[in-house]
Amino acid sequence: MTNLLKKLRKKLKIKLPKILVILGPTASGKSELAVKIARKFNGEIISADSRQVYKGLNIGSGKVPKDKVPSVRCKVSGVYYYKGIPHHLLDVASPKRTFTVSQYQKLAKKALADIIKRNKLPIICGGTGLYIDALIYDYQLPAVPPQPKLRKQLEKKTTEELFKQLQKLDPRRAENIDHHNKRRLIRALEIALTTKKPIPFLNTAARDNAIIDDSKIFLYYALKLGIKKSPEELKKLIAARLKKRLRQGLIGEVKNLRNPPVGGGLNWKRLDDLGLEYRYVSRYLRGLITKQEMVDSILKESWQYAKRQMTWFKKDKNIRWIENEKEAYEIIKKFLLN
RNA sequence: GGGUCUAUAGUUCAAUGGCAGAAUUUUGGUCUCCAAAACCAAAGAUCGAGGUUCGAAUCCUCGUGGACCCG
Repeated sequence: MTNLLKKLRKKLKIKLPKILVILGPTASGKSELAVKIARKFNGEIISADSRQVYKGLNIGSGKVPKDKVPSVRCKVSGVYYYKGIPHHLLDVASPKRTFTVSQYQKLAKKALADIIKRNKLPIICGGTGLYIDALIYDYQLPAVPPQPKLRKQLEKKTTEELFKQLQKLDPRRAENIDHHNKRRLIRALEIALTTKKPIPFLNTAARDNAIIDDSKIFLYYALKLGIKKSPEELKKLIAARLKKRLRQGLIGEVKNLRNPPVGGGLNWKRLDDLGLEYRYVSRYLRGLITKQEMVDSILKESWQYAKRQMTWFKKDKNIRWIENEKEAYEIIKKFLLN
């Protein structure tokens, strides 16, 4: 959004839609806080979680449970309800296939526009920083589905070869990419080979709170709230949560993903790729590690994951870090009044 | 009690008597689509005391800890 647009907006006194973002490291209590806020401020939730998009990944991904009786209050068809609050972007993909940010963005944009149209408060809630940013900063992502055959071919080449090929096809992408990172090089080439043109420029308008959907531009105000936890607290929360998940039947869930009552299940490699709980429970089920090793690995890797999340969030200076619910409510009230 | 083997980074393992190195952990970081993934960087060690040697993680002696065998 340019200065001109900003001035125009002030002159016309247009009321812009407001968007709330709840983020934080894993196990910090995002989902429960988001639901409380949604009930208090008439909101709907858009999940921003790269694992909760998959059907069947419930206990291990920390998905909120689905209401048994659908809410009468709100009626949005085909949407997941928890405590009467619509949750968008849960259970939107099969775990058999890789889901990408591009797909996430497309679906989430639609949900966001819908919620605004219904005059409700959109609450984006999740720990996948890339998904949040792709949505609210309107990353320009051409829709290129994963192509396993192409990937297998590219896998045989060295990172150096891949990098040189990318330099030829899309010099601009090659400039920024980490040329040791094979996985990213392969994905970049997959996109370049499919679209046959360089990646689009960043939509600079998006940095100023504008999203272009169906060639229509809409402006918004966003408030980002981060849940602050000390390392000690977070470690305790992660451990308590794993205990709870095991009690809830985490191991059974993974068994079921591998061997569902009907149809084919996921292969071991796919379960490994899903990470954390899914990776180590499946390794335990294969007899590669003991139960104790499984628990230790999940705790260790969850902590490492939480730190990676914080590394991402630290860059964003617009996040307001909160220590409790009350603080959150007060900030939100002010934000909604202005 | 006698004998054999063994001791290197938090952990698992390398290093002809000649610059102690890797994996992992830990800490920090990267990021426009596999992101719970992938990648980068930094920090971190020769069990102790003597001896042989120009030079010892490496050879010798003693001590200490551990593993195993015999009684």
